[in-house]
Amino acid sequence: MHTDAGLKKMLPANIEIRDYLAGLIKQSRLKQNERLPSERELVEQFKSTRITVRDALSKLESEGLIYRSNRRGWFVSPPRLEYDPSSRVNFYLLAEQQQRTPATELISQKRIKGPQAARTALAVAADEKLIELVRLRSLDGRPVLYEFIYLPESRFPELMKKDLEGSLTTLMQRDYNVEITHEDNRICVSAVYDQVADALSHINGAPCLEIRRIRYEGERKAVEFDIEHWVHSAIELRIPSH
Amino acid sequence: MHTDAGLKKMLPANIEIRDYLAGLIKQSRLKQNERLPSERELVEQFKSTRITVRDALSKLESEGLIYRSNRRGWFVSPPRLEYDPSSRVNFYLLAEQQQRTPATELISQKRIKGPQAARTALAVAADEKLIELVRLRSLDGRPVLYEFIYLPESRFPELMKKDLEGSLTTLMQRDYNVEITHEDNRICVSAVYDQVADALSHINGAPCLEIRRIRYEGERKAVEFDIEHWVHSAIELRIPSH
DNA sequence: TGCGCATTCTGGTCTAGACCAGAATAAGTG
DNA sequence: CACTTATTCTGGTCTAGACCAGAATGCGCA
Repeated sequence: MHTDAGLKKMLPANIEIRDYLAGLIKQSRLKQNERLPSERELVEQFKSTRITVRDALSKLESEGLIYRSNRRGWFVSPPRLEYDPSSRVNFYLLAEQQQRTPATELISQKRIKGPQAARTALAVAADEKLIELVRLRSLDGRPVLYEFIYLPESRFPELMKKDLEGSLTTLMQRDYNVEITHEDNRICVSAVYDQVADALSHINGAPCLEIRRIRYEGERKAVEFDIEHWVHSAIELRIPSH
Repeated sequence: MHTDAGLKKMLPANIEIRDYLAGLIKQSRLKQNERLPSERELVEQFKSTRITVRDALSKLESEGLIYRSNRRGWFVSPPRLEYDPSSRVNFYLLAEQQQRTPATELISQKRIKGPQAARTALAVAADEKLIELVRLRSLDGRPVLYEFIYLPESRFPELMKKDLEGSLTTLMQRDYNVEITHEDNRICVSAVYDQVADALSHINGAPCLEIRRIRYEGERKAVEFDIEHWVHSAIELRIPSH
């Protein structure tokens, strides 16, 4: 970067690049889901280096203004999906209420022992197996959520034969007569790795919003344990309280 | 990094370094709030470069396993504070319930017009001023929360003469007879800049957990608007629902 | 002993390249 | 035209340094 001879407070180059791109986005000179100039073009434009350019981009990513698609480029984030985890509105309805096109892909379904966290949450017997569902959910073609769902097999016989790409809540209610009475959500910022990162088109170690949830029918009977990994720029949680 | 001659799947160097440090932390070979080896020591140890080492460190930071203290080093994160924004438990009590030592510093207090978001949320008249409080809150000496609080001046006369480092909820209740009936929380992952980043000992653009909150007395009367910037590794939200 | 100053150490920022793997596209082929 | 293949373009990872500013520390002096 050129020196400013002290006219203005000298900003680090990565901040100047960030501010420039943030400006383009705020003025809608770059529209939602539009690709940003490539890193090498930005290097050229700012007479800088890829390290510095990528620094700026990763700041914008942290803010949620842009997102990456692995080896394809950087894109302007559309508005966040507003999501109230305590409401019983399912993903499809939620997306459509906000004029978005939802999609779900069932990645895998297994009968397994499952992770200790799930077994503890569901308070299953030592020999009981869990059903694990892994699903990838998208908005307007962009993957935004990778989720692991654990269910006690005993409560949901024949589950694996059913359609598992739609609303689980509906299915549980209709076919198993489950009425969720309350749930416990834990929310934190975490990071994605390996198959989760790949599926979300992120790099290993990219930050995400993680939601762990236990759903109960009746006072103490846990029937579902979820771990959700959200592309953080895709979501804003809304928690009303009374 | 040495090559593995295909014996195991070859991991990128930054992931190997991450895994090594994550291992030390999980085995408690590095204890909470302990400083990690300096970046240059890690470069030495892994025969790598600072770029790669910092890549690994920033992944660990995203996960919340470590946090940084500006130009002092990287430290192992203590357990996250469990925080239920809908409960009326104040920061002091919350911290002490979890065996942590809380502290609050009042950064500034002003009568100002305030940002548009605050004015809209509080639905104040065009000529009315807001009181802005800026506070930094710490746990065990580590800054974890930088918050902006906006209050309509008309509802809280003489507020600026009071002690503003303690629980605002208590003060509002005691001195102004405010009874909060409900609130609206919005939670997203964002980034910190400038004075917020400085105060939290972070770099510009580091990710944070952002909570925006409107508090109401009575059905529609908003009396408080907050923006909280949490060091993300310091907090886990807990949202029970009924 | 206590204070101020110089030194050392830390992360923060940056340069100027390199090679790789996967995605997208253009070109060639049947 | 449809399909395959080669090329180009993208970000992902990495090397080997550099200089800077702020934090911590050690030392000398009062």
